[in-house]
Amino acid sequence: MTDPLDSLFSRVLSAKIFANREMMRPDYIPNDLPHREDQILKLAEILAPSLKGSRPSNIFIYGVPGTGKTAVTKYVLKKIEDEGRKIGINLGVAYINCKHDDTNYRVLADLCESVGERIPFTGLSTSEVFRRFVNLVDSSERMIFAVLDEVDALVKKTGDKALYDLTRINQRLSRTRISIVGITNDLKFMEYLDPRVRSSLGEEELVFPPYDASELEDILSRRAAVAFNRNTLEGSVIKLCSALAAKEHGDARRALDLLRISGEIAERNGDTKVTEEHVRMAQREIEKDRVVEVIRTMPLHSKILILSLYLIGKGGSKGGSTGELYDLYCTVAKSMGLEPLTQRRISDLINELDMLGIANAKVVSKGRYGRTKVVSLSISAKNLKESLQDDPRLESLVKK
DNA sequence: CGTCCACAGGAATGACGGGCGG
DNA sequence: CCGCCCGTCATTCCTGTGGACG
Repeated sequence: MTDPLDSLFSRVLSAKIFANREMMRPDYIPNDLPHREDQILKLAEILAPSLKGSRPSNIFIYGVPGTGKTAVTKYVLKKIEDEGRKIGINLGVAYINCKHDDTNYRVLADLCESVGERIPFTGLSTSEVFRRFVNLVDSSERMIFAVLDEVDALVKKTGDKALYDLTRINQRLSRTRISIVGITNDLKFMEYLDPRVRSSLGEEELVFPPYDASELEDILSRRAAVAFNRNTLEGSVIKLCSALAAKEHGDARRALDLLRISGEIAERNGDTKVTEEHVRMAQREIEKDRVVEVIRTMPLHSKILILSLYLIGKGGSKGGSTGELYDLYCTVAKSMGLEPLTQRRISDLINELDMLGIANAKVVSKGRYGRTKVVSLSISAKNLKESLQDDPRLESLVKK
């Protein structure tokens, strides 16, 4: 009768925090995007010629994460697609997330898929896929928008060849027109590009400024008004979420996540109102999930490296140089009966950890005592242990 | 002001497994 | 089933360099 699960279920069932949880999810595209009216209008203006059958300019969209770039693009393209259908124009939209598909090959494969052709996800040469795509697309008359989200990831990894090919693709097509919409978080991204690509890709540019705290607050309260039940949010909760997210470069996605998870925590606890305390718990939870998830999926040697990093930090405090770290890593690896990786490889792994925000690496020159990288852990020991503990190969080491 | 440490990080190359066409 | 090409991980070899010391 007093089964803890029963009481959990009944608490969850009777919880009345959310009216519509779906609307708080990060991939939900709302019908109104407050404070982005200018961008919507501008984007629509640029893309609208497609409705008259001519090719719109390629366009480049900048803005830090969570400024509504993806949402606005999807929203506008959907409207255009609808309109095109109404007046009988064949419009297609290929949305590609280059962070997820970060090789030339996968981008092309995705493009093919978006026009209805399955491509084996490996096995063919890249140029063969390109050739197939051209033939396929040109088989009927249409207009295609290729949306390359987070395109900086693609270019940093594989160079701008794919982009170059894409910008030239119209010359090889006789019936179909392709227009490229590039989206990036990296404001300096254009500098990496070949000038030819730069000029054809950046025919038009659109900048998404970050939201400020009051705009975030407005977005959150509008969304909360439909997603949450009445009187379930304590007065200052939305303000706090917006303030926290505004600190994170005005990231609206972050703000929405924070609010949603706060609601979920409140619901789990059987509380009837979301309080500031819930928000703070949510913030810790987000951080923890991120770290634990990232570390768990890492290869073994990276985990050993993290462990070594932790051990170094425990002794000194402010981290260690590459040399010290590498020595320690070798010791740990050998004690596990593993052949250590080369210093060169470890150097790459350190950079990877730095990028993921798990470690801080800074190049420091110590004069004639050499130049090195000082590396330190930037996550809490508690989260780290939790992440490493479920690896059976490391379990016993972590305990110490 | 030149030297020289202790690495950073680029280039080339190889091992390996997946998945295709034939 | 084979040979081929791919992406990924790793090694080897290498050149480059900021700045305290002398």
